[in-house]
Amino acid sequence: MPYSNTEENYLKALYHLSGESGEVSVKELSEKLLIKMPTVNSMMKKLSEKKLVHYESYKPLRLTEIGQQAAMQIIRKHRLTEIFLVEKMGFGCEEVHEIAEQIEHLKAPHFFEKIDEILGYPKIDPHGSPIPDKSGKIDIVAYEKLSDCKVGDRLKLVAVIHTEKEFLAFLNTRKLVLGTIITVLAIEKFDGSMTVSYNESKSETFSLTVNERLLVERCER
Amino acid sequence: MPYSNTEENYLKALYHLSGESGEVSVKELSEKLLIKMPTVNSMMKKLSEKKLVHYESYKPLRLTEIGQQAAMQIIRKHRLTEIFLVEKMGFGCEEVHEIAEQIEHLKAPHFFEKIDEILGYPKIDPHGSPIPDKSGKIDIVAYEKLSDCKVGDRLKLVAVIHTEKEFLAFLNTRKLVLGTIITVLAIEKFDGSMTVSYNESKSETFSLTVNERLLVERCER
DNA sequence: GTAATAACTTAGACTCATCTAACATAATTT
DNA sequence: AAATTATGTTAGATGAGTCTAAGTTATTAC
Repeated sequence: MPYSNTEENYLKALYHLSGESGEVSVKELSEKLLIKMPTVNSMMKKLSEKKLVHYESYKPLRLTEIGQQAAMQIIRKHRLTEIFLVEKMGFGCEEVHEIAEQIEHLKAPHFFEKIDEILGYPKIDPHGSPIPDKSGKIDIVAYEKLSDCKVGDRLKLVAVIHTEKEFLAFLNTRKLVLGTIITVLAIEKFDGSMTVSYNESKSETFSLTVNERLLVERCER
Repeated sequence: MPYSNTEENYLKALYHLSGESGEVSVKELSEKLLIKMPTVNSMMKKLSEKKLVHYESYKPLRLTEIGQQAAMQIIRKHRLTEIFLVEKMGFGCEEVHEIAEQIEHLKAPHFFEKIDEILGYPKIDPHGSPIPDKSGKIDIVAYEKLSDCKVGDRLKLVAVIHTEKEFLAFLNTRKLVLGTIITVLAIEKFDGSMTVSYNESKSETFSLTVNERLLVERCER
C-alpha cells in the first residue's frame, strides 16, 4: 500500500494526462516523465498487477478507481505543500513547484495533516486548483472562465488554469494576483482578446489563451 | 556532488559513530543502519572511491575531510528541520525525528536556507546539539557533562546527547526539560550515579549513562 | 489495399542497493 | 602459541528502475 516515489510519479502523470476520456498513451506518458517507452511499458504492467492501471497490449492506458484515488492523494499532498510553502514560509509561487515535487513523496501522513490543519483545510490552491480531501474526492467548484464573460462584467480572479512558470511570470508582470477585481471593457470578437481594467483603472489587453486560463467569480453590485 | 539518500545515510551514521578517534567499525555501522556487513563493506569501497571515507581492508573506517563536511551538511539540514517542525509547525519533540530523517534528503538548498532564515540562524537545536553552519563548521560550545560535576554544583540543563526516542521518553517521565536548574546532592563513586534535585526540591537518582548525556552550564551564585 | 510511418512490445543489458553463503583475517581465550 | 570466536571480505544472486536494439501491431498515406 505504500507506493515508491517512482510509482507515485507515474500515477500523478497518468492523472494529469487523463482528459475527458481518461485515456493516456504510452507515448504521452513517456514524454511527460522523460522516460523511454519500454520502461513506461513495463511499469504499466507492474501497476496493472497492482490494480492501479487498466493495461491491455496496444490499448490506451486508464487509471483504475484505486489508481485514481492514489493519484489524488499525491496531488493533495503536492497542493497542500505548495500553499504551505507560499503562505507560511514566504516562497514565491514560481519556485514552489519543484520543492513540492519532492515533499509530496514523504512517507509521513502526520506531516500533511499538520499542514492541512495549519492552513485551515483549504479546498483550493494558490493557482486555484482544487485540493482533493483525504478520501481523494474533490469539491468541484465550477468557476467561470474570463473568456466566457461579457463587456461590463465585474469579476474577481479566483484561480488560474495550467500553472507553468511562463504563465505565472506573465501574470506577475501584469500585477495580476488572485483576488484582483477585473472589469471587462471590451472584447474583440475575431480573436477573443479582451481589454480589461483592474488595480485603479490600469488597462490591459489579454489574448484568448490567457482569458481561458483565468477563472473568475461574478462580483455582486 | 549530489549524493544519494543512501549515501547520505551512511555518511550521517559514520559521523554519529565517530568518537574521539574518529574510527568506526564495519560492524557498528552495520548495526546502526540495520544493513548487513557485506553491503556496508561494498558501500565503504564506493565511498572510498568518492574520497568520502578512508578505507583499507581490515582497518577501521574514517571519514575524510570531505566526508565529514558532507555529513555535517546533512546533520545541519536535519537539525534545522527538527527545530522548524517543533517551533513553527507545532509538532512534539518526539515525533519530529522521523520526519526530519526524510526531509533532510530533499535536494532543495533554497528550502533549508529559508528554514534557517525563518528560525533566525540558530546555532543549537532543541536537544542542545550544535548546528553546523553552511560551510559545515560548528560553533563548538564545550558544554560540561553532568557526570563531570561535583556535589553542591548548581547547573542549568542546556542540551542532551544521543537523542533516541527512549531517552527522550525517559527525560519526559522525569519532567526534565531544557533549562531546568539542577543541584547535585550526592554522587556514588562506585557507579557514577548521582542524586540531584530540581523543580522545587524533587529528588531523583540518575545512572552514569544518563549523566553523561546531560550537558549543563554552571549557574553563577 | 498495400506501403510507409508511428506507436507499442519484447529481449536483454546495466546500475544501485540490498541479500546469503562461504571464506579470510584479527582478536581472544586458554 | 593453538584453538576458538568475532569481525571483515569475496562471490554471486535479487529486485527496482532504467536503457538500447530489434521486433510487432496499428495507423496513415497513397
